[in-house]
Amino acid sequence: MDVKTLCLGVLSRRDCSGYEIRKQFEEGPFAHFQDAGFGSIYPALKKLTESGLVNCRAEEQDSRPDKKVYAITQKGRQALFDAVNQQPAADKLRSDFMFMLFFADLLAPAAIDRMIAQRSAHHAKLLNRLEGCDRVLPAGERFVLNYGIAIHRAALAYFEDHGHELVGALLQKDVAE
Amino acid sequence: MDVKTLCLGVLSRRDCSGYEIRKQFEEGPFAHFQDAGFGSIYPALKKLTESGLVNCRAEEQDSRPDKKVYAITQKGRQALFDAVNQQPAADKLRSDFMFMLFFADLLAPAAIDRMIAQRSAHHAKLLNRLEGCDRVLPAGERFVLNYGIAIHRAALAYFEDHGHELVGALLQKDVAE
DNA sequence: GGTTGCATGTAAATGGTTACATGATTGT
DNA sequence: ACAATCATGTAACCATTTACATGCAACC
Repeated sequence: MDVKTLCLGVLSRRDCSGYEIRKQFEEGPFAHFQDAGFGSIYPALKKLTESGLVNCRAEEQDSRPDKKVYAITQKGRQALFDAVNQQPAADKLRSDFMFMLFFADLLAPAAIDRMIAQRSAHHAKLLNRLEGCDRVLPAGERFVLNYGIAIHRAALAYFEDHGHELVGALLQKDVAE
Repeated sequence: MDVKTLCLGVLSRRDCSGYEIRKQFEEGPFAHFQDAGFGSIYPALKKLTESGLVNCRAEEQDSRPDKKVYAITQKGRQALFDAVNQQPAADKLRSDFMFMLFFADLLAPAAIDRMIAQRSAHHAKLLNRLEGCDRVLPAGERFVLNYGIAIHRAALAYFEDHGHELVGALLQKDVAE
């Protein structure tokens, strides 16, 4: 599933500019399971326009440069339909954070403490955002939203319940040496 | 954190061939938060050897081609130490599965049912693998292992508790039309 | 006879990130 | 003043994936 398809998904819900699409991956309804930056979104929109899956209109704005607003076409909807009816590829997760904690022996206990506190704060922030969403949503969107809430809650709970154990174990090890 | 660093991490625990490294990302202790395939591991090992971060020895085997076993050097350990003491980059997650469910309106209820059952089975399998691990591990490894267990348990519970709701909502919608 | 596991590697293609380039407005 | 937000885009670079190339052993 490439950025082109992701853009089609975003545009199937409402017309957007490239900038607005990116915001939806950064902090909007797609943020907790997908990601895309400007450098991939703008070229994707260009290609989608060329192949007729989206249309583009320029919207004037007061004291701002024009906005290019993209709208999905019927052909684009068909392409999205085809894409979501494929067999999904396996999830791809890369967590440097977990990799580092895996080698906690190489880290200072104070550094680990800080990392875990930051992580907890991060999960709390995302949770807050997700929990603040309007719950009157199409069934699929609601399901995915609540999944995000469940996962972030579990992660937060894990750090709160077990974070100190890790730091404690390493402090003990240091004393023993 | 690139594949070179990941390989250093794997080799810091024990000497391995490229093939064995890959297995550890596929189903070993790194599988639930990192990934790497042959196409990135072999070139990474080549570069690591060239820069003196790992050594390579050929091991003969009965009725099999030689194995190239890599061992981390002191310089390599230092490089790993430096890497894990950086500020971690944000997690990267791409879930086509969640993207598809987000657009559940475009899917047949039976297809969703199948997808969720497959997912649940997948989580159950990973959970089983994680729970079967030896718990007598260095503190960091144990922490990351138990985190994986907590997350997969939460995901599995979510699908078991709410999977039918999604399918139910879509069936109702179909009746209404 | 086909599939899976063991075992290594390269080359081409894909895809995405990062850095650059530009510039007005709003808030601190 | 400075940072952040809005707004678009390109080009160079980087990393990874996929396909290819090879081959034996074990199992069903």
